[in-house]
Amino acid sequence: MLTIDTLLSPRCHAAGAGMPVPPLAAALPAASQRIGRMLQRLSEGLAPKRSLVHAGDTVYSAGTPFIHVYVVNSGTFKVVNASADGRCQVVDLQFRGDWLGFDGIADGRYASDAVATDTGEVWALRYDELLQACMDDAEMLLDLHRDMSRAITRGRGALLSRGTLRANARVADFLCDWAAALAGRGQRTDQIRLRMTRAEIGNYLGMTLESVSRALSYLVCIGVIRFTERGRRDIEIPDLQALGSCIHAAGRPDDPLPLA
Amino acid sequence: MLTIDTLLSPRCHAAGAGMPVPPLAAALPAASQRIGRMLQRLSEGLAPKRSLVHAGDTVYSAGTPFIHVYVVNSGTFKVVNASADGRCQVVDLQFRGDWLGFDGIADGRYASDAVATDTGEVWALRYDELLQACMDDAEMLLDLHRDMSRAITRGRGALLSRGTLRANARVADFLCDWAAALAGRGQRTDQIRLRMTRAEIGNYLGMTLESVSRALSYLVCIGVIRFTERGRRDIEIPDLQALGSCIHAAGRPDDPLPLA
DNA sequence: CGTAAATTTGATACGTTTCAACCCTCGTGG
DNA sequence: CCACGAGGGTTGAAACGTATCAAATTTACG
Repeated sequence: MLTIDTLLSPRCHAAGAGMPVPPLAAALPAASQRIGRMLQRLSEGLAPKRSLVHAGDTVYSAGTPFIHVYVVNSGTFKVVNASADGRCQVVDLQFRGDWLGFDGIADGRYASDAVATDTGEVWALRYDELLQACMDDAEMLLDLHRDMSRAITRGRGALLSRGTLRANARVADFLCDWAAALAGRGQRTDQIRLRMTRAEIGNYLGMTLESVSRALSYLVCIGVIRFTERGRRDIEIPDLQALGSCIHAAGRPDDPLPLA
Repeated sequence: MLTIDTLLSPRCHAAGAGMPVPPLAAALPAASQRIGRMLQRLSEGLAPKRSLVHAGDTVYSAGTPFIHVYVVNSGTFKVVNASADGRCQVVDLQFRGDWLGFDGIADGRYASDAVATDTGEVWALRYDELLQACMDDAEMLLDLHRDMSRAITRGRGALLSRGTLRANARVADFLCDWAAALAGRGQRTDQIRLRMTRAEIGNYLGMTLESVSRALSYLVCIGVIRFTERGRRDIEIPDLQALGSCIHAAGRPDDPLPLA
């Protein structure tokens, strides 16, 4: 029988260290395979209720009793937090394989709204059933915890960005994050379609929609991104590394490429 | 035997709804009791390794292999994230009953540094042993998940603050959060001692130390906080609600008490 | 095709950072 | 005992970055 120990120790934690990856698997990154396996296992073991959603549809609302957690099968979703005095803020973006609703575990009610920004599909799982499955299957519990851990870490990454980067660099960082999310799901990263308005992006990044627009124009100007001919919602990233390094550049005012 | 279902449904999720609380219990808030019980259960069931730490001591460092999670028994700790290009940012503050190290679960290495800002005590628990205990004790698993959920929610609360509040209001919000943390641990909230420098606070709040200083001076000026005669690190909050409502005030420029 | 929404761009106002000076406290060593 | 220096804190003035306000333009959609 599988034990916690055997599951914890010999897993692929040192990504890229040992054994060479066969060429076909290299095309689909490890993260993408992990997501696929997880979705398959959930689908088989727990019979999630699948829901199709369209842009603007709400998956759950703050204050609603917490029963389900959700897994994104396709589409993109925004998580919105609101304060008592009416301020509201996009605090996370979720893609295929990400979970929605963890914030409800703490006190039995969701603490945020989850809204589709696109057509997609979410799978609803009863949290009690998920827990029961985890009690029977240690590997599922480990995976769940890894995903909760990732949720924590991602939030902190966002805080790092908001706290240390200027507007232009935040937008560049946002695009890099988005591209990394796509890369982790086996999709091309040289061309991304933003399905959010400038206002939504700005809210997520803690700045105004005008500043987002100006930052994008600036990034086009210095050549690290391009708009496609299909409109200003489609962005080409000819060199992801160049885009990434211009985030860095903003940190130090005396750098060759002033980003602000 | 206890099942997931019986544990999930009848718990005190609707805080303050039903049954009146006996006067003695009211002195120690529910959250404080929860923390005490949790620490006791961990102490009895898992024999954590206890460590005394002093201000500046590191609990774990980013990149170190993930073996332990830690629970704060006393003191306060800061969690620091650093980016590849050298930016670094305090992304969380932890008090008694909070966990440290969840960020290591995802890929087997810690993603942040945890540093004591004060003398205190942390308990180290092997994550594999904790998991094993959770497999045997569903209630422990539920508690663990609730705390991970809280970690996610708290990070998002911080994002909301950083994204929607001006400097003065962020500092006010920070003080309210700190007071709330104390309240949840049964301590008085009308007098709090900041054990962090202005620079640390500023880093945590995404602003400069001078702005923190100015904001505190402003809050003193409008009367919602006072400095004690023992120094500028001790802050009195005569009316926590007044402090809280001046956060709100900053959101709308046309409000009676302009906070910026 | 027409209207509403979204986006871009400019000019100005505002808030925060930056740079600088000064103060205070505390621990050390002459 | 006091001089001294280091670290932390406060405050001011100027520079900087972003928000705000206001067009003009483009896009989306019934």
